[in-house]
Amino acid sequence: MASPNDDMFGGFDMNSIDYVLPDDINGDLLDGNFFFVGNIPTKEEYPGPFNFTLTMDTNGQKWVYSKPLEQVFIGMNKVLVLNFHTELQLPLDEGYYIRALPVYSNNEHINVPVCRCTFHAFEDDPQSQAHHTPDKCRCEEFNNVGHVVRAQCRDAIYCFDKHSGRHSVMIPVNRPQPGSDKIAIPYSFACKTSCQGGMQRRAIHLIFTLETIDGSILGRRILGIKICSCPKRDKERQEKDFYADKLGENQSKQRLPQSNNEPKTKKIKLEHLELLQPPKAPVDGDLKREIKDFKKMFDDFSSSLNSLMSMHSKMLQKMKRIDELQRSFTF
Amino acid sequence: MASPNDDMFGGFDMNSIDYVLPDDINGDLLDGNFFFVGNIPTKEEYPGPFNFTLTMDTNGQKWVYSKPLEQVFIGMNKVLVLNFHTELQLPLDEGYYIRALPVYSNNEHINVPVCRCTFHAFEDDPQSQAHHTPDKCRCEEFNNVGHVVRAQCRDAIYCFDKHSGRHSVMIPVNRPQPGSDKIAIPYSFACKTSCQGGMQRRAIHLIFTLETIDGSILGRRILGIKICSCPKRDKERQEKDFYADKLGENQSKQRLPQSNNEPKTKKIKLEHLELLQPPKAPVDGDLKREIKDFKKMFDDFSSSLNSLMSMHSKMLQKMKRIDELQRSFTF
Amino acid sequence: MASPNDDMFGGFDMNSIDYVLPDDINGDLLDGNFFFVGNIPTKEEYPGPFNFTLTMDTNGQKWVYSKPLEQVFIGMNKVLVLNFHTELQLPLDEGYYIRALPVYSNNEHINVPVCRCTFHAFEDDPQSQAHHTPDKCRCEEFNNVGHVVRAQCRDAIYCFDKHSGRHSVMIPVNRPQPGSDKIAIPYSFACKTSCQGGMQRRAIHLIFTLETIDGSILGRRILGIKICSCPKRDKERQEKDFYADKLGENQSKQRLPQSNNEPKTKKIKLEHLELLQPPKAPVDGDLKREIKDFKKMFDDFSSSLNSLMSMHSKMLQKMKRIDELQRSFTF
Amino acid sequence: MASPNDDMFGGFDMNSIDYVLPDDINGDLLDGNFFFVGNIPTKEEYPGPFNFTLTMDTNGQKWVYSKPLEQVFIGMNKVLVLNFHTELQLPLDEGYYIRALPVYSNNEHINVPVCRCTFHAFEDDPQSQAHHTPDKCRCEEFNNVGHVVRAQCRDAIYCFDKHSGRHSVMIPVNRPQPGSDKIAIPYSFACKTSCQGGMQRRAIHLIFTLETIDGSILGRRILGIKICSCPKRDKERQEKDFYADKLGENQSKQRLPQSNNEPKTKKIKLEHLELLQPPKAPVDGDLKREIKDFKKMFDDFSSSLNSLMSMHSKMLQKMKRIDELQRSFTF
DNA sequence: CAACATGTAGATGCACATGTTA
DNA sequence: TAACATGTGCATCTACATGTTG
Ligand SMILES: [Zn+2]
Ligand SMILES: [Zn+2]
Ligand SMILES: [Zn+2]
Ligand SMILES: [Zn+2]
Repeated sequence: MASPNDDMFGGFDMNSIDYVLPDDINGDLLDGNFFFVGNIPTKEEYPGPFNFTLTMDTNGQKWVYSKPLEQVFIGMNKVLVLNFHTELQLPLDEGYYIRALPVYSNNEHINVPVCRCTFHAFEDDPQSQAHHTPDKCRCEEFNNVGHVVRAQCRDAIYCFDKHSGRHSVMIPVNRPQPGSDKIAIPYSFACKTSCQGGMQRRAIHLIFTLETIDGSILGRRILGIKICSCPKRDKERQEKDFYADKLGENQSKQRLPQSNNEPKTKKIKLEHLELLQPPKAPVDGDLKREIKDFKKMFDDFSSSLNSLMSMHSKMLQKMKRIDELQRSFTF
Repeated sequence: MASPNDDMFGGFDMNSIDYVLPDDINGDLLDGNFFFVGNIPTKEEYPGPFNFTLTMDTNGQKWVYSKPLEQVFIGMNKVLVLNFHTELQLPLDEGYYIRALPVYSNNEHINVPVCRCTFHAFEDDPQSQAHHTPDKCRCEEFNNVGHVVRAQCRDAIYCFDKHSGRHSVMIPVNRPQPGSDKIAIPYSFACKTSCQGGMQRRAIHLIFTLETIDGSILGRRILGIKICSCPKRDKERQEKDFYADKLGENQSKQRLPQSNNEPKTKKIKLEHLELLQPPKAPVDGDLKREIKDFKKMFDDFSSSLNSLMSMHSKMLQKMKRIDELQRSFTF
Repeated sequence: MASPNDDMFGGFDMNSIDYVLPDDINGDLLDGNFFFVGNIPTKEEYPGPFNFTLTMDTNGQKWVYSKPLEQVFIGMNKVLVLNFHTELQLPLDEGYYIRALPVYSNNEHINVPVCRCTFHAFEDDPQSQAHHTPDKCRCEEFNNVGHVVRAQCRDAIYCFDKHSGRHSVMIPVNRPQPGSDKIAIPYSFACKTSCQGGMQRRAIHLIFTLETIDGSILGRRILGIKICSCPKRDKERQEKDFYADKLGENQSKQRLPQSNNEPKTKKIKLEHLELLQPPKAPVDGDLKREIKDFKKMFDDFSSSLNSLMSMHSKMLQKMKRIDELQRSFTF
Repeated sequence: MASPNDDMFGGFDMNSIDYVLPDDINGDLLDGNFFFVGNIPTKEEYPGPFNFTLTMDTNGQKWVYSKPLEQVFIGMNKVLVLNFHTELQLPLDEGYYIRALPVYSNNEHINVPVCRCTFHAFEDDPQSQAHHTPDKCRCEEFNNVGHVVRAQCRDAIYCFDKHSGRHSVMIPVNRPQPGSDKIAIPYSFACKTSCQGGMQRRAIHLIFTLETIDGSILGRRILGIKICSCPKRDKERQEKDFYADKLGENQSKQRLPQSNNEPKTKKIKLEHLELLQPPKAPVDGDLKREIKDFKKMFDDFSSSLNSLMSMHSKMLQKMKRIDELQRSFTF
């Protein structure tokens, strides 16, 4: 995870927080599109060959940034300007893009796409026409109804990946950059992290990737974000909790398995709409009802399968680790 | 508004709280259908010619009733059994009905129909097909998607008034009642009073009317209700506030509190309701094909799953073996 | 499920309870070994071509039988004599067997084999040598350590099915039967239904199948059983509950989906041994620990997969039903 | 037995309950190692030359302490932090340890070692390899399988005395203590007092001894403890019984109650303990192969699972489509 | 921004299930 | 067989998360 450091870009933007990480592993593995493990996007920072970095100006903003939590707190539909920068000049022969993709922070939900909630989506597309068929997205025709993350600029490209079902937004960076390759992108967010029938109080991270037109990934940066009504209050409370936790932790130095940048886990009620639907008697062998029932079963099954997948992906990691360990043994 | 009085139905049901009002004013004025003032239903109690009354058994229920507030507090989708009774025998030559209609308590919203929220409606009708055209309601085809108030019995009739845009539910009472005309109706509620994009924290009342088939109103009873997650807590708080207010009487500084239930003066007759009975029709060829396709996919999936299981069981064995081996080694 | 009727085998055994069912469906489907749906044995009664029946003498026994519950209550290691009978003479050219197989009553656990608990198994095989490898069972060498159901006769054959991991016991019936083919088998049970680390308070049924030597199934009978310390007390309590439930049910005639002979569901704590194991710090990249961790993850995954399978099998049923319904539609 | 006295460590920790006993009898008799009478450890308090004391903070803990019973009630695997203290500075030339040893309270069982139950031990060592030979203990290799009492700190030393067959845990206290020699040890307990095949509802006491490296005993403190599921309830009941008994004093008709803690008179020295440090050894070739195999299987499984997921996602689409179709039809 | 409204998750408590003792 | 011991499941409560109001 990024370790902010306020004074880089010497003399350039003193209030910018820097997210540059020391060159890390696994960058080389990723040269295709999203690097998915069963629909799970990577949340690893990756400066890449051009040292792709993310900074932000935290002064006088309407949002707040928590250093210890490495997280932005912002109101819905407010603008968050982020600065992206590459240390080395990008070759100009190609088109480059910065993609912003939201993912759930918690591993339990990381495999489900982050979408708008029914309530907010209803305003833009009351009849769910934009996503009538699951592998097709007509968001553009409906005010980008499905996109939580938006870029407030003309040249934003709203994307939908039909395999993962995820929405993201891309900004081209191929305009000539004077001096250093720095670009400021004004983002906004069209749902709260707490939206019922949407993110449902599940924390999210934003994944920013520097990509070529063909989807090759040249850098990746991660940023935690909470979209809520009282950013300041929530930031303060969470920081307080964070420090309290750290104190309690120090005492007995507990090893928490919280992999990735998964925050302290907390069970979330996934409003699977209590199906206490009126206990109707079997009116008559009604096909319709049966299909409906099956649909419910199938939905349950699917969510079960999802959690299975998440377990599986954890096993995959572990297996990798074991493999490494084992190889390194001398025998 | 109902004022409970514990000793009616002498020796009938000692745990029933009785809502009979001493014959009150203006009852005689109302002998026709609903009385609206620009889509505003009447919230006046009216025993009518048969002394129509509402009672309930408050013992050992999952909901709670606040006497001072004259309000029921209940969880979503929980059942509230209400007892209706007429002192005089209803003539048997006609059909009678008891209608339940929710209205906002506050005058500011009393003219807007009480509907389900986008979130909960989405479950039953993601494409808002049931209310595609404003003066038409196809709720019946969509699990009564728009109805907040439901009756958990077979013979419930779900109504929609196209002039007011209001949903209500009716129960026929024309079956011969032995002894007294008492009927117990199990209601449930498919949204919370706080539902975002629905009732939005606006208090509501239920209006129960005894009607003939042609819509003439023979009695009316009112009951405040709050559908929420913590009925007990909320009842207690609101009662506390209620008493606190009564003390400081003059400065009523509450937010948007539970009611302005003043009797309206001008009233208008409610349209006759369209009783949509779900017309049975044959399954469509398209659907049939889709189902067939799905079945095929499902079969494939199942066999795949089976082979997965067999792989899994082999893994289980292997894992056991590894475990043994590992344990037997000291390293 | 069997409907006991005390006076069959006219003059033969007046106290025998009869489990004959009117010839039922699906018998013809089963002519192989166990009829598994993803490791789920069938719990349907099937008299078969010889009208295979199960009776018992309920007088003066140390165990008790509850007619309404269709269940035997018996102490651990006590003997339960069951009488099996075929109406038609079995052809003598072949060997026949009666197999007794215990399964969990509740669908949630029906796919996991019924085994002895760690505590009781420990006495016979402290080092778990009998089931060192999962597809091999050396129970015979260890006092039949894994068998909950035992037959107290010399010619009992203790079986293990490596695919399902289930233990069962078979008795040959090929000795010449005078008059009617009746055989009395004395069973006993080596664990309680409540055994921690074994059945863990999960209700079970016994499945008795009449089989040929090659595993063809000629009849099947089902019997609920609870092995406990106070059979009488528990029977009485459960009957009381049963009747109380029936009363409450009649009132509002709720449609419970409790398929098969699954009793009223009750969540069971599957002592997955709270792994609050001392939060050890990562001493050093210890392969051993990693493997152990992986094992835990794998175990969780496996149990998840199991429940997935159970959901899947329910979906299978539903799909079948839909298919039938759909075919029967005229369009 | 400890008798709490609230005001020691004047001004030190007001919430700490202090267990210092006024120098009691026979303390001076014991200046060597454990004192056994045929494998019976001493349960006498002994402040020793440094006034060794035991205190605990009973505020806001997840466990409860009963003063009248002089006993802690705690859930399994929960942490109990105990504070040990010596009034006089320990000479720094030697290593000192605090040992925690559980013993049965009742004289009838005091001579049998307190061990983990078969059920809980099974998790860590299904084949009972750790205690294959009675005078050898390889607990360390099996997650300390035999130890009921554990210390949640890195430097815990798990001991086994082959003569008595008892497991205990020691914590070194030889690090320089600023000011007073106070040390807080977080203990946890890996079986319930009621565990079948283990403690089997037999009450236990913990014996804490301050020892030198060579086993000389410099102090001893005793604490009753019950590890159970409902600490609060059980504490209250036992206190009630305790007071009831005190009233009816004479007829002590309790079942197998919490203690006969009478001082034993004859004592014997405990053997020197073998401190098994887990010897690191290379991985075995067999294991390596198995892991490799498993990895392969797992990879296959994973890819299978992936394809399953893709099938599943197609089914999801189809299901959605069916749902739409079905909704749009009135049948 | 403070006070409040209201949903959620985890803790607590209670009634029951079930073994044990006498 | 009755009284008790003790684990379990569920109902309830409490603290908190988070939106809303003024
Ligand atoms: Zn939203
Ligand atoms: Zn709603
Ligand atoms: Zn057992
Ligand atoms: Zn145990």
